[in-house]
Amino acid sequence: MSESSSHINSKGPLLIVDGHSLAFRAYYALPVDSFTTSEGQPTNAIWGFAQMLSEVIEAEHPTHMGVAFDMAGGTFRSKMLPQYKGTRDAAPEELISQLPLIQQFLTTLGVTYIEKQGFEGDDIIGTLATQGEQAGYRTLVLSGDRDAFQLADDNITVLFPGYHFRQLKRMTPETIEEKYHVGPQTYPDLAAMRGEQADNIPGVPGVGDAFAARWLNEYGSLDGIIAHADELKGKKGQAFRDNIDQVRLNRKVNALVRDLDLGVEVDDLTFGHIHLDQVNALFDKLEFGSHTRNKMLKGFKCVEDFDDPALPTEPTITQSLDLTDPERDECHDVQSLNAWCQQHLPSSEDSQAIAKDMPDAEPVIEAAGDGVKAAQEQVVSCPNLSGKAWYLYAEGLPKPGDAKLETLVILASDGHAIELRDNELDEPTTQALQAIIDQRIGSCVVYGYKEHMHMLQVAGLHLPMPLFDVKLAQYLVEPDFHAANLDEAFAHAMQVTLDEKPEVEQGSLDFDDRGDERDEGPSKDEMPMRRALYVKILASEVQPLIEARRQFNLLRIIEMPTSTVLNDMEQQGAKVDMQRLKEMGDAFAAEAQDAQNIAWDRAGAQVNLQSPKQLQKVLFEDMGLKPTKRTKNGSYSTNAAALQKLYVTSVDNERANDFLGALLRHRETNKLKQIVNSLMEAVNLNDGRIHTTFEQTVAATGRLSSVDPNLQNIPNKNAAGREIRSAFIPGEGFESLLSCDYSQVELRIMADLSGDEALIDAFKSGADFHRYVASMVYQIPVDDVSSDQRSHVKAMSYGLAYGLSTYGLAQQLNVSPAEADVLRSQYFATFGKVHDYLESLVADARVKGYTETIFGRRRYFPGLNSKRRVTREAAERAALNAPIQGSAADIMKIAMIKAQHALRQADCQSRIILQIHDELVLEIAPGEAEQVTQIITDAMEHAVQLAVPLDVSIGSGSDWQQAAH
DNA sequence: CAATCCACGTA
DNA sequence: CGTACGTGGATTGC
Repeated sequence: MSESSSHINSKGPLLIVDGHSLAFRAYYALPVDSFTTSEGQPTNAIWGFAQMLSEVIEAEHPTHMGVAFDMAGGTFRSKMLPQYKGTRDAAPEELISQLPLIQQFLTTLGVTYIEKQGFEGDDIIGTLATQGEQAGYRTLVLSGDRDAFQLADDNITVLFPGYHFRQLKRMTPETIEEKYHVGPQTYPDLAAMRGEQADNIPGVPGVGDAFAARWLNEYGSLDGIIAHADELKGKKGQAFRDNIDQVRLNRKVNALVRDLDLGVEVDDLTFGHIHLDQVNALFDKLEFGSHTRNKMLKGFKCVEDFDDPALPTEPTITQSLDLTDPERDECHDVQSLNAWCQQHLPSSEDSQAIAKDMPDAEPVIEAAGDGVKAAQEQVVSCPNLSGKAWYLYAEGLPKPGDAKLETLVILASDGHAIELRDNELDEPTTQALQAIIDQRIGSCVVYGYKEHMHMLQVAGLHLPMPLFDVKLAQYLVEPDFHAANLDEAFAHAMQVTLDEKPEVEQGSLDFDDRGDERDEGPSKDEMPMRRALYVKILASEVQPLIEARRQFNLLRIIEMPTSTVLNDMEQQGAKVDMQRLKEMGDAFAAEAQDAQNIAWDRAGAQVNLQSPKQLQKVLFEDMGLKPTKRTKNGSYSTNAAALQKLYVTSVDNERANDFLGALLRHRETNKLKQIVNSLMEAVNLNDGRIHTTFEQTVAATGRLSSVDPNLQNIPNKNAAGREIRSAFIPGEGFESLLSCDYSQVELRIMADLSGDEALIDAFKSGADFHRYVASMVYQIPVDDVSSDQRSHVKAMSYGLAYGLSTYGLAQQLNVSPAEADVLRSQYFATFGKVHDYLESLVADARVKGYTETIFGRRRYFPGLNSKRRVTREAAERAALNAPIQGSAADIMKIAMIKAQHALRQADCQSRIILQIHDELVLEIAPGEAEQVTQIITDAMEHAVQLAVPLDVSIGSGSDWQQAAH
């Protein structure tokens, strides 16, 4: 936040584009020869303009936008300065011919462009920026004309293309001051003396930026200098006195008009209504390929609601890439391997020096226990990886309990690489490799630390925590994007399709630049080495983004250590009682069979009870029942809620009633049968344990997920399902399971973040939380709270973090919407700050484009600007939920790291085996129950220090069900 | 055979 | 008309 007393605006950003100067810059940046249609129409300016605009929109998420253009014919400036060429009239025909096409492009995308006879685009920009400021917008001015610098202030930033056209510089009052040694208001004075080559305006001969700035700082302003003109010394002083009239004129000409009547309100400059058919027609005419089209529309897709959730919401830094294949070296014996590493990899000393500067998880996590702020203050810069790092890339099967290592690539930053196949990893080689890894882990970069631990482990290699995990880093930068593999991640970040040859364009290189092999593509044998290169390039793209967001501490202190915990959990797995599962599976199967028989009998046909389509026919056509709910596709829903309603209303129709009852029973037991079967299939035959995989880069909020099998959705709600948990038991050498879960974490986070005293008191009281809250909401003594009141308030509390509507609340509580509305207003009357906080979450997200957890985990919400109400409101609910769910996930990850560390310190054999979002399940070694309970309680309760205590409830038992409390 | 819908389990 | 996930079966479409 600036120290300036001026008001900082919050709306926007409003993006104002200098159409002419941008087209002009693009025209000269791109070779016109390579961008001309078969009919001879040049397109280089359009191409550069559109791409630049798309990138800026993607990066800045403007809510409003206007593009200003010059008009042909003179302006008030050309009347004052005869030699002044209105920028438009000075342009070559090949550029002029592209301007109408750029305007057409803007129109098809629903963007407003503005031109005014007798004025330049600059004046329109000055006016819009001024109006935007008054209307409370943060404003971005995208212009290649330095005259725009005078507009910069706390609310207005100028985006100025530097020497490399696509590299935009953010010109703020600070950066202008830094570069020119004068502020934005004084900048035109400086420019008047220096002159403007591009506009054909002569300045004072011999006087450049530096001298002009010196005089300005001495005399305050151009007027001041003119008043003391005779004091100016030397040749330059004389030159100034000789050219005072020219300078005065220059100053008049470079002043931007800021109060034109444009006939447009800034508030009206929304955009994003895309006429896709017109866009395509225009692009056809310009002969733009599909790759180019996607690129140019990408930014707009973030704004408009295209049905493509995979679209990135974040800018990607595109550097010029060196995609030459690595130099493949051969190392068939230990000696040459060691020699190679000595020659190409960073030295052990350098690696240790890097590691020494890295944040260490333990002390920071200790600090987190003393408050989140303390942990956040320990933000450490992410080192630039180029030149310092080396890359370890393994291919194989990372499945826990059944992993394989096939190929190992070591890639040096000098472009040399070696590749080792699994059959080359004999004992001495493995030992040598281990030494190489251990000595240089501080400069090692991987893609997927956890997966690499699994694969290396089967080869007898241990992988300590490397410098950087590109996979985790990319996830932090863009949590809504999920790549199935490295190739996809790479293609996404590079904005290319690997299967197709990318179009030749400035600043990017051909991926298959290898002469006659061009059409073949890389062979299968080449892929591991190629992918190692992808890791290197990806790292160089992602690292600056991590640094820019200051998320390196999140990566190093939370995500990467979490990987080590998860690795252990996955390797260990969870022991199940196979016999027990088999019995349950048979019982569920029998009951499902029984229910199906009854249903078939009543239906009079062998309907497939798992086919919604067939059920619809039986229920709503044959039996003539009245459908209640529709699915989103328009058909009638046959889900449990709908069936339940039909069931109670069909009491007088015995046949239908029986059918529905049997169907419901079949649904339930069949589901349980499926779950049990999938668990049995997942048991590893070597150790009788289930090794799930915890996905660390899938859930956009920061939670983990569990796959293959999913052990985070084992039934718990009703008794029959919960029974399945009794099949999870301690393995050999362990005596019990311990289940530890956070009570109401998300609500506690809301209490902390909102600072609501009433809610904080409720948690501090230590009483039955929901009962206590109900007594406050209904303003009655705690003992008078009825069970209905308690459950209603409880539902309300939990609904808060999901953006639950009163309608939804009413439906869940089976009360009228009016009653739900009363509950809501009473609740917010009691907890006003919670209400304000939740509102501010969404409002802030709309301005910033993203939400943030207490540890700086971000999630972006392009949908907040959607014109479609349903998507916009869905985005609002998600934006409301993300920082709350995400902060809870951060806290649990810290608790896991802390717990594992403490268990090791205490030399305990007990271990964490499962995480179910707010619950940890541990396998307890004989005699350790009491000690471990202490350790875990401490780790979870003191993961972070909030305004309210964190409460953990713990239970133990001889199986998971019994451990629950 | 892959993609999509529907349904349903968890926090 | 409640967020975040994963899985399985049926169906559809290539």
